Amino acid sequence: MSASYSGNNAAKAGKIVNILKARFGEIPWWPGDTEEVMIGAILTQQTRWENVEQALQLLKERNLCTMAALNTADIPAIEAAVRCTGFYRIKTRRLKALAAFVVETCEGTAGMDTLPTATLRDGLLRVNGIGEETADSILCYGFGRPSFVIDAYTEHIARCAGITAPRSSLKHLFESVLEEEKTHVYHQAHAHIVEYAKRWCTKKRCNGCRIMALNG
DNA sequence: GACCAGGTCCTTG
DNA sequence: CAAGGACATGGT
Repeated sequence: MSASYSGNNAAKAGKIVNILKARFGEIPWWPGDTEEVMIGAILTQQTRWENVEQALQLLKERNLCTMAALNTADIPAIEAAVRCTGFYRIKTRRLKALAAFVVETCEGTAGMDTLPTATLRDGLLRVNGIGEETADSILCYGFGRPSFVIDAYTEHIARCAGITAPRSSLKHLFESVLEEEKTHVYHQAHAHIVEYAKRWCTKKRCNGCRIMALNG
């Protein structure tokens, strides 16, 4: 059986995707409109999602859950709402930077919608505080673009599966095995990986390599 | 009390 | 370029 998953990296990536899809089926993942996803993408950096939900709720209650509002809001008001997500000072600065980019540079999310994915991605990456994972999360879940999200879990699972490619090429690798332009497939594939890794791969004990032994 | 959470930036060697 | 530190609250 080992021969069945000793092939090249793309074959292994494809197997991960198919096995986890068979195991989890359809699972809900990252709800919210475009602007809420953008905000959540920054707040979830190095933080549990449950804490992000609390902050999003506070932001909504205080009418701060839009780019326009964040762009003009007082720093302390934003900090108070996002404190429960940790790193609240730097995250407030990042939210401000993103809001300025959206409102001033793009003239709102409607303007961003018209940009090609590559252009939009480059723009997001230029915002201080937005790296590859945050940018791809925004593109994939906020704008419905097929831009696969590579996070620490994905890299970990890839290693467990024997994929030898460096992290920098994992995005391209997974995109090569996913149906083109099918955003929903991208959404679910990432969700499945996170769901599996969160449950079975901790620092203390890891069963990641067992993925490849499951039926897919 | 120690350790970790769906990263990113900045500084050093 | 790789490695190390800073950022900070909340849950186990």
